Amino acid sequence: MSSILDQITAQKMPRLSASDHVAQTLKKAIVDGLLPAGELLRQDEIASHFHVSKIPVREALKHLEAKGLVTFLPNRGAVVASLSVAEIGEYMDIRAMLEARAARLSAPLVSDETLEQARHHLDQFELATDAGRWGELNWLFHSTLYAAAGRPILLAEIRSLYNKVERYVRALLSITTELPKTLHEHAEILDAFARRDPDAAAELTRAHVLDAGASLVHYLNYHRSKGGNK
Amino acid sequence: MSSILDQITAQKMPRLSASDHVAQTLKKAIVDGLLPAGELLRQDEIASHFHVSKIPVREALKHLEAKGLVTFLPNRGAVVASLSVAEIGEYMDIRAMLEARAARLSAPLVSDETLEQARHHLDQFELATDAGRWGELNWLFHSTLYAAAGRPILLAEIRSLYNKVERYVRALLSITTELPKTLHEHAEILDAFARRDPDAAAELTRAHVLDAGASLVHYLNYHRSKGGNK
DNA sequence: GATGTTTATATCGTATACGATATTCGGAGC
DNA sequence: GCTCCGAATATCGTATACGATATAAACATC
Repeated sequence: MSSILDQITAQKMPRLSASDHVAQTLKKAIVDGLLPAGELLRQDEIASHFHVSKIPVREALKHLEAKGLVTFLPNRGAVVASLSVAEIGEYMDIRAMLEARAARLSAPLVSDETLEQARHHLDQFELATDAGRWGELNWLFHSTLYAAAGRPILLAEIRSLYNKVERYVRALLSITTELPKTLHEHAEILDAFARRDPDAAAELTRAHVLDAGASLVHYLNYHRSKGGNK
Repeated sequence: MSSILDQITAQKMPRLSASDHVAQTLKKAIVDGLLPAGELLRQDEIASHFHVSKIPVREALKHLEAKGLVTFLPNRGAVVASLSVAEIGEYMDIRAMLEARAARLSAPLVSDETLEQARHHLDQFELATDAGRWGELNWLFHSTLYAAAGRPILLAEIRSLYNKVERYVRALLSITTELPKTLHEHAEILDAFARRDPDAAAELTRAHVLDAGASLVHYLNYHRSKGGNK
């Protein structure tokens, strides 16, 4: 007896488990940099914030631990994961490889609609003013271009790497004057995709990511001498 | 007042939490292929097996879910993750990239001691007869060679990829006659490292992994027509 | 006999409760 | 005043308990 009511109430109600809801929200807060690295994540506090018990909170934290966003200190609880400069450099190096691969596979296959969509994300990117929006649009731009490769696992791995370094990238973007260079590189990448040129798309993408990584490492090496950030 | 007793009782007693112990053990069972893909992991059953409650079991499962070894079905519990042939192919493709990179960085830096150690693992590999030992020695051989790169994150990412596809690789090795080819490729790789040749080490390693991936995809495409393994 | 519906059972997902460990604070000794 | 030690407190990690959901079984209906 499926009535209209059923259709309304049942429209996509997967009823996310409490554990998954907490995990998603915490993940976003960490990736966005709202929770600083090293911050102690007190379970009771988080639990009462979400109006749940500690059990789903701990499950969420264990999930994020495996994803590399949280670190458990034995009998002392969980903290937001800290990355050393060397580790950030390694992640950016891997990102460069994977994104170059995705670009190479995708470039010959992109549709005109996809290009238009990517161009739209770029326009929005130029108009944006805060780091959070930049990060979001940056991901939309690149992932839109990679989609045509038809490689969901590769895309997921790239996204996982993004999640780990995103908060550091954002800190860099909002402080330094990396924007003009970024905009120029984005335009070049889009152009290579428009020409359906795999070599150019791959190499420009690789250089783009490696460049960001080098800037990041340089900046952090200079600014971390004082702060005890690992 | 550190006495001899302290040294004995305290020698590396980090007192692994119940959750971590369960996670480690389950992870090994899944990677080794002891638990078939799709197998339902009943929480009460696992809990009583480890003489703990469901709480640490669920935390362990959430951890393994984030690592890609377990999949949660809403309100139906956890199952051992299944990979489609396409997904396995993608993982092998990424492995090839990352391992080639590790080989390139490491080859010019390996010590004679490292080479001797790798050669020893190869000898043991030839003597081994079961898939479990092969997998172990295969990892030891390659990871030994990669260590000189000084890239712990890259190595960890490679290991993570190993964990996801290892059970499928083992199934292949124990059934087909891939051994001779594998042994030959291993010898060539070791030789390239002995010459400290980055290009050869990288390319041979890439081909070695891509080859294994292609064999795996070919074999599974043929043999999965019948079995409903996703 | 096949199909749909109700009841029983098993398993999941989470709240509560509690011992174990770490941290903080106050006082004793020097 | 500083260091060391012990009690009080806070937080973690896990066992127990229980409502919610899905699966299986029994039954009714056609």
